Amino acid sequence: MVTKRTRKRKPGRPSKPIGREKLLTIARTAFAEHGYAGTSLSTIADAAGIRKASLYYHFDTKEELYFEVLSGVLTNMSSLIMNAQLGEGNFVDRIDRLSELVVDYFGEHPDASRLLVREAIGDGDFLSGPGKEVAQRVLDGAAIFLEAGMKVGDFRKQPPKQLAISIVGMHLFFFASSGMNSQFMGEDIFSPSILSERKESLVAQIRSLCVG
Amino acid sequence: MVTKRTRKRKPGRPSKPIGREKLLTIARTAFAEHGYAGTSLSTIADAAGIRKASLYYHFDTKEELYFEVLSGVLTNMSSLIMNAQLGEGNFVDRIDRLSELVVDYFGEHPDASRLLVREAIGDGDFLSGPGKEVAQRVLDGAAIFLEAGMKVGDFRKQPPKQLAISIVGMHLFFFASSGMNSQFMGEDIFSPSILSERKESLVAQIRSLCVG
DNA sequence: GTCTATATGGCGATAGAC
DNA sequence: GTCTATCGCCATATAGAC
Repeated sequence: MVTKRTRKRKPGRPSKPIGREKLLTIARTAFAEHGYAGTSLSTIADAAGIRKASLYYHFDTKEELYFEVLSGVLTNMSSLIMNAQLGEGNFVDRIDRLSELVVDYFGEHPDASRLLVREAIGDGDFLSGPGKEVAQRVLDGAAIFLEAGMKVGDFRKQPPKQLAISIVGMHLFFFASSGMNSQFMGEDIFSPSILSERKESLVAQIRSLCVG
Repeated sequence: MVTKRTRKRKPGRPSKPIGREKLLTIARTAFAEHGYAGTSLSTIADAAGIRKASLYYHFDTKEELYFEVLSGVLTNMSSLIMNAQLGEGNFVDRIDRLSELVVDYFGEHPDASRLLVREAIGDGDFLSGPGKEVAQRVLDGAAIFLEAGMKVGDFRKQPPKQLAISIVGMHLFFFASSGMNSQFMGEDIFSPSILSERKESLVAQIRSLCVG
């Protein structure tokens, strides 16, 4: 290979290199919590235990770091949704399974829903830029899936895109507004009990939305 | 009165005073589009045709201006919802009417949903500060309304707060993500045709969510 | 890979003239 | 009520030592 990934460090100073992945994780949380404009590189550097300038060794600009964070999130979501849609069974079983998978995913990745909602409302420039086609593919795929379910009679006939947007909104809003909703529910929405209640409720809600 | 609201201007310079309401409208759009952190007072001042420093005659701080904008939006939403819930008719008719009212409102006020979603995900400090009680009252009121509908058998029995959050998410996400959704729908979602399609679809969706 | 030091610019906010 | 001028701070980003 051309670039030699030197395994052993030189005897010099760089004794505790911080992984690029760790930086992305820290940045993901920061961007999710305060948005792109509201997050400074100092915040991220502090959380990582390095100086702000050191970030520029790993990423050329703040926007590149942000885009890389969002690319990861969108890729995960995309493959999750695509896989679930391709399973066996009738459309009702498939939408149930998809609902459960998405709730599980957002429950285990508290930053994801917030980042996606921020992008959806136009806070960052990823979905309107590099992530545009992937986002379109996911949404179009959802609409096609729902329409197919209507064609075979498993789902009630209705505008598929309207249905798709509503379902996405139900999924995202619950987790993205975690602070407000935790206050409303009287308990942290990421607690196991609320999470399982949400899963059961949402599966039933989305099913009646599609079928009823 | 003590402060004399001099109707006739002195012959001096201030020939075109900009109304406080106009400033709030401009600020509302700016905050909705770029968020609190992403909006600079220069932007607002430019849009208003005055200098940045002149804003401080009307508002003490950037946060005060922002809070005033959000206070207006939340007050409107609150009274809209409270009034609709108190109407006559069974619960199905009432939830239908409420759905229509909300779609109409967001359709006529493109900034509102975005501002509310931004606050819900913790971008600004209004809902977690001055607007906390109002927000709680609205959400609690919604849950109580839905629970009452279940008690009399108009609505299917289910966790009322889970239902409330889902409905709010459906309403907000469609309008707040106007750019992405317009691209997805292939037409501006604020166009009359999409707006009426959304109203019809969402009314049916929310009804089957509550009843089905 | 991380550091210090620095360049450059925009931000919120204030003072005081008109 | 709006202006010009300015202050102090923090932002992104760069240069170069170690």
